[in-house]
Amino acid sequence: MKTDNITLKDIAKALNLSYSTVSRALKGSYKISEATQLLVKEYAEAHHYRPNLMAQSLKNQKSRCIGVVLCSIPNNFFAEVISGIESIAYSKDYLLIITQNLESYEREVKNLQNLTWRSVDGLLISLSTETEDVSHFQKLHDQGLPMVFFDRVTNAIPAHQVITDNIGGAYQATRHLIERGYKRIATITSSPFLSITRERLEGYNKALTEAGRHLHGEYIQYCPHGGMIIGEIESALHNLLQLPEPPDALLTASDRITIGSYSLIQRKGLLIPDEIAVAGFSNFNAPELFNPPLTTVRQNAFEMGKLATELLIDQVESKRPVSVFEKKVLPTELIVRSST
Amino acid sequence: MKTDNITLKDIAKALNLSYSTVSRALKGSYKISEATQLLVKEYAEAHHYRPNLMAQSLKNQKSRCIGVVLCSIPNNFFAEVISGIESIAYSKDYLLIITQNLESYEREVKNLQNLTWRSVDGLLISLSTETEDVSHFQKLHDQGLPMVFFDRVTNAIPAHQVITDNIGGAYQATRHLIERGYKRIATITSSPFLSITRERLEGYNKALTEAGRHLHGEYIQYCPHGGMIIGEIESALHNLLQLPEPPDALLTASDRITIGSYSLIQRKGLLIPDEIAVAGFSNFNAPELFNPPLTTVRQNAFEMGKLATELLIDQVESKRPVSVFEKKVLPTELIVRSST
DNA sequence: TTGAAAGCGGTACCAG
DNA sequence: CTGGTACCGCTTTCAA
Repeated sequence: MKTDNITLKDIAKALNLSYSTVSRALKGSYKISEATQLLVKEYAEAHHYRPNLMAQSLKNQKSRCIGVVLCSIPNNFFAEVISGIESIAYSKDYLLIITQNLESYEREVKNLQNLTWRSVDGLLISLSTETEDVSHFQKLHDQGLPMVFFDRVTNAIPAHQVITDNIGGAYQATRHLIERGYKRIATITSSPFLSITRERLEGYNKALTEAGRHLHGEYIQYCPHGGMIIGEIESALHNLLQLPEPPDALLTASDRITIGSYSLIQRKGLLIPDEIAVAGFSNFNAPELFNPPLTTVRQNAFEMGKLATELLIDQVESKRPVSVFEKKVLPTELIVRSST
Repeated sequence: MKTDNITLKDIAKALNLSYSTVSRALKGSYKISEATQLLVKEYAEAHHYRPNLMAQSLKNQKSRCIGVVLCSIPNNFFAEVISGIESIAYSKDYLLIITQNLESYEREVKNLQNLTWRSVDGLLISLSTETEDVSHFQKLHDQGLPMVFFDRVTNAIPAHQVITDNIGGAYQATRHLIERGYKRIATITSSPFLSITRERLEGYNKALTEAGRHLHGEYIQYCPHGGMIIGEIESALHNLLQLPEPPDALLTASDRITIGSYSLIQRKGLLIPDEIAVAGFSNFNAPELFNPPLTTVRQNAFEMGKLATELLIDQVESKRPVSVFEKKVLPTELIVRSST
């Protein structure tokens, strides 16, 4: 398109200045006289001058773009995270480049290549369920590309992390189930590679151990694709209900798994919570409208997106390389409803 | 960051060629000997050469970026649209720049400035509820920036449109309510500025008229912010229930309004569908889990995103200016559940 | 068929 | 304080 935007040269010509002067005046460099500075700025303002970002990028090797790596945009949790990311990016004049990998390692790698090719200034990353090897990120990290991990993180790479208190959230939910008197509390969780899986299991186990419960490993079921494939959830549930002593309560460890399980349980005609209670991690908009209203562990996804983006932009704009990395942990909220 | 990417010059130096030759060889220009072409291509391949996009952009005035203008990312409908957009953009090597305006005209304008400043190659647009005047888009359109409108479109600007069969969807849902025997069918709809509002009302009215029903205007309630503000829905509902003859059925015209109304109705203790039936436009993931399961008009949001993006990229890459504009209309799906 | 060089729109270094 | 100029990496015209 022909934006017909005014350029530095145009200003220089109009004002009879060299364009290096104009450039400096515009960024308020102290070596320029007040008078010229004002002159230039006013002219620029009046003519709606905006620096050409492509030129700036080329020169500075900075694009003012942030790359986002995640599994699925329409997933409620991530959609809210993105919204948080956008809110900060907007206010700091960064633009987002969002990629989704649908839980495929291969696509994660390919998306990453695209993003770096685009020379993003930094990366916000939540790993795919298939991702065990993080060397593709490691390589970029070694080259000095700022990155912040959120939600599904890795400790293999020293970087800022923003996560939910997964241990606490799962612990709290499991305790709640114990207190309600449920005896055999099973859990359906995501891929064992994921940090969130490990942490949520830890919370779950902690609550059970504290209560002196010892449950067979069979009460823990994994979905290698995080419930992306509905059959995974189906067979997980099937395995649980097949047990000689089937569970009387279920903790589901992610949005997709929660909805999927709930739906399948209903379809099987099991009564919730009488035959099986359900509590789950979920950022679904309206769990109170469910039948029965669903007990959820809610994460502050919007805040997570905001925090991660703030950390990232700080790092991108920091003069000296960042070497101390923060790990922000956001609290979860257990909302008890009648499914438990 | 230091991507340490190999450049044209590097190749030229290594191969003892001028870099114009290398450039031409790489894009398979016919004026280059087979031999050199092969040589260059192989070397480039082997060394993972990728052209610097910032340089290319600067030179070609093309960024391979698509700007997306919409109201809210976490809104289910739009999240699905974005997913569709991403799927095409990914396959054609375009990147997305997504902005959300939270139904604010002012923010829509500011986002647009950002996008054009970024020199996106094209725009995918769904208007905010506040947008009555589209001159900010018109101006860009006049400058030749390709744009495709989806969902909330305007006829003031000649451009491709991808929409849902809103008339048909609302008509079908309203007919369904009539056939079920409901007498006073009210509707809560979005901002009167929006194309979707007008069309859905048209379908609603058509069904009523065909059935020989004449309803007072009071049975139509608007939410100027599309339900972004919950109070809007509250007062709309309040107005309806206050009527001397309150409605016995309700058609809600958007995702947010549907969920909001459902929730409020429940909170008021009204029985659905006995005291009031509800059917609504919604791309919510699991309306079958609701209590009672919700009758919905579902749109093919993913497909909408895909189609719009295909149209846009075709236009962006077309050699000659496009002058014939398509209007793609996607079918809706009425899924009857027990709320009606 | 290939090479040299201008230029896209900035930034920043070096002189003056 | 200001001007001149090289350069970021690539495309493209003009000459050879």
